Amino acid sequence: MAAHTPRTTDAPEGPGRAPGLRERKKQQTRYALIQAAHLLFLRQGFAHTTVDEIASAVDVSQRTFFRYFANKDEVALAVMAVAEDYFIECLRRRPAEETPLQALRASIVKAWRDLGSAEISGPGSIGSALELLRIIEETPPLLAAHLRRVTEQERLVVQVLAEREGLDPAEDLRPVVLAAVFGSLVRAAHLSWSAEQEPAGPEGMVAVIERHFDQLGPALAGHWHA
Amino acid sequence: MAAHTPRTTDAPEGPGRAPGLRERKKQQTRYALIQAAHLLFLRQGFAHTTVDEIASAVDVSQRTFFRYFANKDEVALAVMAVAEDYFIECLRRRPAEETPLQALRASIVKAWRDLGSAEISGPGSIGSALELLRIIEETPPLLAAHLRRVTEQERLVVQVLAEREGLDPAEDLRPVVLAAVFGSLVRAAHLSWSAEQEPAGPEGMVAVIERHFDQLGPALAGHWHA
DNA sequence: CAGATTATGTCAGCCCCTGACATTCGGCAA
DNA sequence: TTGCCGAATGTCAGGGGCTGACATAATCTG
Repeated sequence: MAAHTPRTTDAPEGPGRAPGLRERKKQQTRYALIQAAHLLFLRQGFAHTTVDEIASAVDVSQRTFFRYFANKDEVALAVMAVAEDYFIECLRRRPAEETPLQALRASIVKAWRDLGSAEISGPGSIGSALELLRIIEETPPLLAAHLRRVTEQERLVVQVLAEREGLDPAEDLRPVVLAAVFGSLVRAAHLSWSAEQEPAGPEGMVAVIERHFDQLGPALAGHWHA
Repeated sequence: MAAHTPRTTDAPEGPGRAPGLRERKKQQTRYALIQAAHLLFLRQGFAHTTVDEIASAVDVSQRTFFRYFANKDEVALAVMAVAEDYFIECLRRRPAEETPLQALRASIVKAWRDLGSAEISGPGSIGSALELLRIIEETPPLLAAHLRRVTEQERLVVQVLAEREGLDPAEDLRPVVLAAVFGSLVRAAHLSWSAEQEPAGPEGMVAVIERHFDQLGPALAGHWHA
């Protein structure tokens, strides 16, 4: 029951069959909670929204809310989680000929683009994700929780990279270092993006990310000067 | 009154004179709170230590605790703050001939070394900082708060770098990107360090950091393979 | 030694979050 | 259909983080 992010694939998973009424209802209330929370956060801010408000907006008890989400942060970050999962998916599919760095860059760009065009998941529309990102950057405790999640995502990236290149991350630091660099680059891009007064859509985000990647070489190069 | 990290310099600052009794007492209780908290966190863990415990260990009311620290996290991160300030100090003093990346690397290494030999500040001994780092990495909410602080530190780094090289961070992304990369590198090192079963002292930390920096080039290079 | 400032204590209260227990509802087979 | 089992929900009580308001006690200033 516990808040597992739904896979994007619709294919029957393992021994599971068509989801029964119970399962459908659970997804439904989960989505409803996310949407209600999202709406309230947008209107009155994260801090000024109580869990009781969210719960009663969906007509469930506060206790039930906490059975779906471990804490108030989680419901806010749930939308982002979908995007993050999709990114990992993309990375896994990347051709082996690509450089690790190339693969990462291509994956993040593709992820944002795909999420931008097709509405991949239910309440996790691209607009939601972008709006959320703004709220997150502006809300210290949310930002903190988000950053923690990101670092966990990085562990996954390390694994995928190591697997891809066939080496042991305990021995070779390269996957760890690259994942760290990549993560920080993306975060810097998010920050730039959310600082823009007229926040462009997914394409704007892609542009910002590309700009940051392009500066990676120059930033590490010798002296800068004017 | 509000929890400003004491400068490492003892020289009279600005129009201020010798600190009166009030000021000294405040520093005293502040330090006492940090130490008591640190001890309790180490013994019983962060989550199982209540603010009331910390406060009554120093014989002040809970309310007073919250006048010194905005929240429970802050008292745990206070020790780290001293180290971080010192790092910025080091970076500022770096000779202009060094490459930005070199300056960053040299500063972080020097900061750990200096904190290791001299006991720079009161309760912020190097041992405390290292112990704290372990607790932080193991305690999700603390880690989250720490990461947020780190990103704010990065803003400072961006500023110093931009100033150093004489360019506007709003125009040129290089300071932003480099600061981000640097931050993530250091964090990856912290993670590696705290994952070691036999945590070495400051020198061990320096060694881990150097190892990670050395892998920056290789990680970004083309293909890896075995 | 007043009188102005400032730190501290006390109290009440909101909100986040959790364990325990009762109740209701969906799934399933006789 | 009926009846049972397990899962989801509701209700209640309570701990702990954190804040505003106000009173008290300490320091500082002239």
